[in-house]
Parts: sequence; structure tokens; C-alpha cells
Amino acid sequence: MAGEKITTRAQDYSQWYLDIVNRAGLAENSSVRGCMVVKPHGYALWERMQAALDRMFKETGHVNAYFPLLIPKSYFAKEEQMAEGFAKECAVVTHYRLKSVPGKGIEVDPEAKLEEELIIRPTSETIIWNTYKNWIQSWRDLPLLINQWANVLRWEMRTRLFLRTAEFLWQEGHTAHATKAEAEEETAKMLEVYRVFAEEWMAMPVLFGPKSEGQKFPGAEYTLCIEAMMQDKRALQAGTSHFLGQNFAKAFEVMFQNSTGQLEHPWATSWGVSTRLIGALIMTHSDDQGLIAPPRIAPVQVVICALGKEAAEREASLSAAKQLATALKALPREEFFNFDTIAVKVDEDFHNTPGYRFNEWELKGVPVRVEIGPKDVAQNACVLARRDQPGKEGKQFGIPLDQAPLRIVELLKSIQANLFAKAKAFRDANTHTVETYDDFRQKIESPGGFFLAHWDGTRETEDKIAAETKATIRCIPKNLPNEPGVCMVTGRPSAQRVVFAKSY
RNA sequence: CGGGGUGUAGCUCAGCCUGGCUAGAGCGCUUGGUUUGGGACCAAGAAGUCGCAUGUUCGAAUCAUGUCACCCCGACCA
Repeated sequence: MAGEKITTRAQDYSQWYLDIVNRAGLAENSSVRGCMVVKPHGYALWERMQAALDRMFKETGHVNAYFPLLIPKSYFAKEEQMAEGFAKECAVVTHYRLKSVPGKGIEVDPEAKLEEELIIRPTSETIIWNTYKNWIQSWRDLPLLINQWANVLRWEMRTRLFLRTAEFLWQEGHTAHATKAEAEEETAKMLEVYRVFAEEWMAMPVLFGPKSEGQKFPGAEYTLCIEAMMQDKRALQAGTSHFLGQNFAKAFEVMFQNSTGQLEHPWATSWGVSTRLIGALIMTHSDDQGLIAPPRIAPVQVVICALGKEAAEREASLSAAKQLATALKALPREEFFNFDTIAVKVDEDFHNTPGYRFNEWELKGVPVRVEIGPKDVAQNACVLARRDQPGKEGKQFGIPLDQAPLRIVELLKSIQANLFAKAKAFRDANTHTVETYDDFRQKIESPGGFFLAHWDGTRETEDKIAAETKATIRCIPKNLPNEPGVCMVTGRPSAQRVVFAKSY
């Protein structure tokens, strides 16, 4: 509520991001290091994402369950790559009781030391596969398609609200399959769910494909990802889907009897997206006036501002506003809105000036604002303002009230499409093809962006490039032109171009 | 974890270098009034353990040491 304008992107990009998080009321830092408080408007964004994703998971045959927050240390150690990958960021529970010490306050009771230490989940593969051991006996138990919505904790050194916090919210899918082919198909299918969600719901264009060896999930055979470009041209990993092979089945001795009576290890996948998506949403669409939420994700899709000076004017505006809200809510539910009614809010805050109220709603990212004042009431009309075109340019005047509901729905759809098109045009304009390492090294600094380059497929070359340029391989894209060539660094053969970028 | 910076009212900050009476401003908040189509105005008012701890001193927001948190840059990072 304080102050007026937020920092512009040109002035200071990361301050702009923090200003939006703050002024749009999305989240704040808590008194606990690295852990954020997600505020109502930020949480509402997450709920919209959850609703759309959960529906998609159910449609692809998955069910939800819940597994414990605490994992015995020994489970965690069973899968070597994973233990190694996460060891440095695990919080450990060592005691189960406090005691009051006169004069010193509350202390950990040394008598209450746990026999086996517990770690707070950084991800749940181990506890889940330890459980699957009891659930899977026959090929008839497969596939097992489970998802959980949960919090996880990774002790990050440096945190940024939503993008990297110690505790965050996510969903993690964990599936078990009878055959390798089926598990691989699942891995690809869920990546596709994420792609559709990112592009059609969040209006965020993504590249997709496998990660390089060096960037994959610890414990996975390979990792598929969706990767988006933020407005500062840096890459953000927005979702991952892992083919885990039989690694966890072997580590936890999970076996099933196939239809010919033989014992086999099942094949596994896991896949997740997190509250990081809220950061992605902000940095994909927002502008110097504040947040821009794509209509399908916006917690408030339409705000109707009733305006007026005299009590009678206010009453008339408010009454028209409420009628319009009712008409909007009465529209048939449709897929575009995830079969919800349109989320409408009537703003009757007459204490603040119209300008103040318009700016506040723009800060919060509401896609469509309707203004109804005395001039509109007089002609039984209203003004429509679209958030993706701030100021007067984005306004349509004199829309008859009886036509407004359908015009608003059209507008929401148009904004959704426009945001995607804008973001895609930006990404495409900042995606470059480079042939030589010299050219790459120069252009990664300026102008920056995504670079399509040939790479020999080795870890050494990848590490060398990362060390020298700070750019990493974001993904080996499956939705971009694909041709063989020679590695820009070593000159060795390369099957296809990969995407290099600086990333979050 | 390394380098740098900052912690004073809900927010942004001044005061600190050079210690001194009762700690200030703007915004926000409360009350009353006037206002209202792109961030209104007047008046009155409430609000601060000066991040925390210890030390130096007759006296500490101010000096010293420690500690915690946050921000920026690195390192690290499904």
C-alpha cells in the first residue's frame, strides 16, 4: 500500500521482481531464514495452478496420497546418487523433546536423542519406494500412479522469494510400471502435461526436452524438463519429469511377479512443479505497473470498480456493478475457466480515488477491469480495461451492460492469447543460433538470451563452457529445428543443437 | 560459505563520523471534514525495547566486540 510506482525493469530487474512480490501482496520473507510467508493473493495463484494441474493429473489416471515429512536417514542413504545429490541441503531432526531449564529458557533435552536421525524430505522418492515395497507384489498392482501435494525443505544458501526458498510447496508424482517402455512413456506424458499447463494456462512458452547428464536429477536415468525465458533473457526451469529406471526399485528391493510368474523390479518415474511457477509467472508477463496474471490463472479475473461522487450516484453504480457481477457468474461454465465460474470482484471502495483504485488492481494483475460510473449508468453502459495494455489505450468505452458479459469473456480469451504470443515473440527474438565458441562467448554477455549451439555431448565440454561463460545447457530441445553439426568448442560431431543460457 | 552493504515507527529513510536534555521526517494508519472518470486535500491524533547481547563511559541510536537477519556480488544449486 505504501509508495506509488514500483522500480522499473530497466532500473533494476531484481528489485522490480521484489517490488511486485511485495506490492501485489504475493509473499514476504518470514522470520525463519530462507522460508517465505505466502500471502493470500500469492497463495490464490498457487491454488489456481493446483486446481488446473490436479485436474490434468486425474485425467491422466493419477490419484493423490500423502507421505511423511520425516524420512529415516538410512532410507535416504539407500540410493547413492540421491544421497550424494541432496546431502548438503538436508535438515536433520535429532531430538524429539525440549525441556525447560530454569534461567536459560527452553533447551533441547539431551535425554531425548533419536536412535535414528530423521531428515526433512527434500523430495520423497525414498520414503515412497520404501512404502511401494509393500504395495507392489503382482503385475496386477501396476501401474501405480500416485501424486502428492506437499512441502519440501532444501537448505539453500541463497534464497529469492518463490524462485528459490528453503521450504517450498510442490507436487511430486511417483509412478511404478511393469515395463521400461511404459515408464518412459509416462515420463514423456507428464512432461507434456507440464508443457500444456505452462503454455495454455500460464501463457508461458517453453522449450522441452532432456537435460544433459550434468543437469539431471540425482538418481534418475534421465531428466526431461520444460524451460522458459524470463524477461531478463535468463532461463528458468519450470518443471521436470524423471525416468528413474529401476534404481529405486533395486535400492528398496521392490519386486513384482509378472504374468509368467517371474520376479522383476518395476520401473519408476517422478515429476514435479513447485511454487517456483509463481516466480515464472511474474517474470514472464508482468510490466512496470505490476503483476500481470494470465486470465486462466488469475485469482480475480474481473474486477468491477463502482465509481461516483454523490451517494445516489454511488448507489446506482454499485447496483449496476453487482448486476453485472451476477450476470458474469451466471455464464455457462466452460473449459477455458477450468469449469469454474468466472472470478469476479466488485470494488466499492469509494474512499480512495478512482486513479488509486485502478493502479492497485493493476499492481495485483487482474486481467480485466470494468469501470462503472455515473456517465456509464446514464447510458446503461460500462468501460472495459485490459491489463495487458495499461492506460487509456487498453480501454473500451461505452460497452452496453447487456453485452458486457460476453465481451468480457472474449477479452479474457484475447488477453490469454496475447500474453502467450507476446512472450513467445520475446523468446524467439532473443533466441540465437551460433556456430563458433568466440561468437557464443561474446553474445552470451550481450545481447544474452537462448543460444542454439552444437555440443559434443561430453560432460567436460559442458563444464568448460559453464566455467568460462556461466551459461549452462538448459535442455536438448525437442521442439526446435534439429540438425547435426560439429561442437563449437571441440569440433567433434554433434547430433543436434542444444540450448545454452544463463539461468535462475 | 567468501566479499561488500544495511538494520532507527507498518514502509522508505535522516540522525551516528565528532557520545549529552524529551529521537525526527515523508508515506501509511486512526478520527473529523472537504474530495472522487488514472495514484486528492486540510486538521487533529496514535505509533519506536534505535535488530539483539555484552563491554567502554557519569551518560550509548551514536564508540568497541560478538551475534542474528536482510540486500547486492560470487561460490553452490532436480
